Amino acid sequence: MTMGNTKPATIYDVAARAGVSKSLVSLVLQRSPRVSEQRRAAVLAAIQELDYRPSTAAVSLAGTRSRTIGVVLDDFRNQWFVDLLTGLRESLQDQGHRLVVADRFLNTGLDVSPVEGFLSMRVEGLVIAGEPDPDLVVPAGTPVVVAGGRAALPRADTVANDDLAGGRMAAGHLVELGHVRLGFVGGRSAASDARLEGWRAGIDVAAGVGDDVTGVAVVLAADVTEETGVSGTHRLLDEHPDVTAVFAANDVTALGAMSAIADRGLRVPEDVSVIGYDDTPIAASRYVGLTSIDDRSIDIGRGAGARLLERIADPTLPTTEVLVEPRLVARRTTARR
Amino acid sequence: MTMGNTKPATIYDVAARAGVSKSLVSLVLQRSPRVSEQRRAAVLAAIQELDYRPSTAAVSLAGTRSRTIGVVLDDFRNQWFVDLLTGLRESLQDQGHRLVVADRFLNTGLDVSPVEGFLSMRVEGLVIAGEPDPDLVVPAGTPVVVAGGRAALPRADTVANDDLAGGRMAAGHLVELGHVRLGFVGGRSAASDARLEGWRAGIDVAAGVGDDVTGVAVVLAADVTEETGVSGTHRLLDEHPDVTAVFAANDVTALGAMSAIADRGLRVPEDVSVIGYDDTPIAASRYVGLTSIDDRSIDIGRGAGARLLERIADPTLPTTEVLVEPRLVARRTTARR
DNA sequence: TTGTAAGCGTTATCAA
DNA sequence: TTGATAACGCTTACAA
Repeated sequence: MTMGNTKPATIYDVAARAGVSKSLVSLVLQRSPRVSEQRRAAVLAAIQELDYRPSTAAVSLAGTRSRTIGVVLDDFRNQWFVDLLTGLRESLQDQGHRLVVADRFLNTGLDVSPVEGFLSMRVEGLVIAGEPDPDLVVPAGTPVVVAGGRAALPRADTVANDDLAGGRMAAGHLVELGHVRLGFVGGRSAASDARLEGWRAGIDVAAGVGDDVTGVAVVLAADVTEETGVSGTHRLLDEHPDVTAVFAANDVTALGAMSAIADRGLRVPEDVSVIGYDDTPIAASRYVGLTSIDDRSIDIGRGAGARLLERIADPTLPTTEVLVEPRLVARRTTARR
Repeated sequence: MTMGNTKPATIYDVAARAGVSKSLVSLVLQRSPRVSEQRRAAVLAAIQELDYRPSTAAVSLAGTRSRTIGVVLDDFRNQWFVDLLTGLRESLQDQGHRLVVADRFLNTGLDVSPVEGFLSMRVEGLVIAGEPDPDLVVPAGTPVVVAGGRAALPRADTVANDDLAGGRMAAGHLVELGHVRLGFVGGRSAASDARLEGWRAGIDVAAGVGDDVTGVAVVLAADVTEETGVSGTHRLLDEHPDVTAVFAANDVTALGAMSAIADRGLRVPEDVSVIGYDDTPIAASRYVGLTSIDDRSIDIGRGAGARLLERIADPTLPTTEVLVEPRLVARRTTARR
């Protein structure tokens, strides 16, 4: 079928082979209905025979739109982007847009930043996944939405998980299980702060209803990592040995918490319950079975994609901020006390 | 600095602003030394002032090469690609190539497969990460290398982990620790098979030296998942209660094995040692601390990138297959018996 | 060292 | 329903 040893076929080759003009081929490519069945068949056959593929470079240069959306991830190691992408695919790709994905470092050296690269590609819009870099600059006129991430970017819509609600849920779950002395372990991040705030609000609600619930928080001046969970939890339990439930700012921190609890000869959940945030695959694994707050990344992706489409259609829209309600996923690390 | 409310600036705009011809601007863009300092400065200033970015579409259409490499991942969920990308970046990106990443499903619907999309972009080469789809077709003339993955693709170089060596290492490690009754748990995959084969060879070596070592394998007709590890290990220990060390085909399967071992009231590593494969972040986490075989994805990436460059330079090169020697990473799940 | 002009492979605008 | 022909934004001989 294909020889492929030489230059790729062009629209001219196809036209010649099918015995029509290039414009006709272009019309067929664009699925125009104003083409006779006969010619269409001839063109399609020629395309097959020549193994022809339109050059995206030529298409986007000649056309009025690139039909391309750039997605900037903070780090490929943060698995939450996988679900986010699923949601983005649904809302964007299925509408005929091509998704191009890069993490913060992918093409540095060639481009200053992935955003620069996307702008060179003349993307129609940008999705910034996670917390946008503080010194990120996107030219006015480029539609942008921030997906997950609290910091506002000028002129950008935001679709994010409701960390406050998630924090409240975590507290509520533990209170329901009968815990009265709660602990929080987090670090230096906007998400951690918001989750802590929600958790405190949740405790206040319970206390208001008459439950004798109190909470103590350890917030380290460090990134929200597993190691933070380890040292934070040790400090928490050193200072407050009566704590029976720990809410960690995210799942890897929760893993650290479990590790610290094991260090101390305590068991999860018999002695101490642990709850994380993000509902990552690690949490869902049978071995770990971590109770977690699902931030519903798929829905964030869907929402972000939908919003981006709206903004592309009408760039004058006022910016909005939508919060997606998280969901508690109870597993084996939390138990009644 | 930037207004950005209208169309992006073109090379014409820059030329006009700097008072030179477009060719001169093009030369500056390409860092040609044959440009007077005066003009260069003027052009650079104009670029700044207009917030100009060359259109990649126009560049690759007009130029002779796209300077772009397509990377096809099997699945964004398999974290091993993160290290692979790091290696590819080093060898490719630093040589002035742009990396574009897609997983198997990223733009299906628009393109038939990510490979189709890459061919439309006129990439200069392709990296297929992981086991290539059996019905994957790449036109002759397109340089391809398979990175990680045993199945040979026609006309493609291969750079992969030496699974046989890794299997041998796993067996060797356990024998050294004094284990004599070894178990293997795997599933339906080429990697699993090769690792099993290496493990058997390792046992044979030990037995040859006079050690009284034997091994029993459970290979399920299922994917190599955590669940496979659970049921495989249960079966293994049901049938062979004297096994004191389990080698799992990969880390998530090892997680399943640990889960099953816990189900039975046994402890890791006191009662049963467990070793995985891939050295994923989960294995490296403090909480899990899984002994594993590091497949050295970074080096696979480096090698694959380097080889791709060679093949692009000289497409007539005979195809090669290079194996990267894995490395044992001992952690808490294996112990002397 | 700089400018002119001819492509690159499409889409888009008109005519026919 | 089809076909010329002019863009699109850049690179690249070729001249000057």
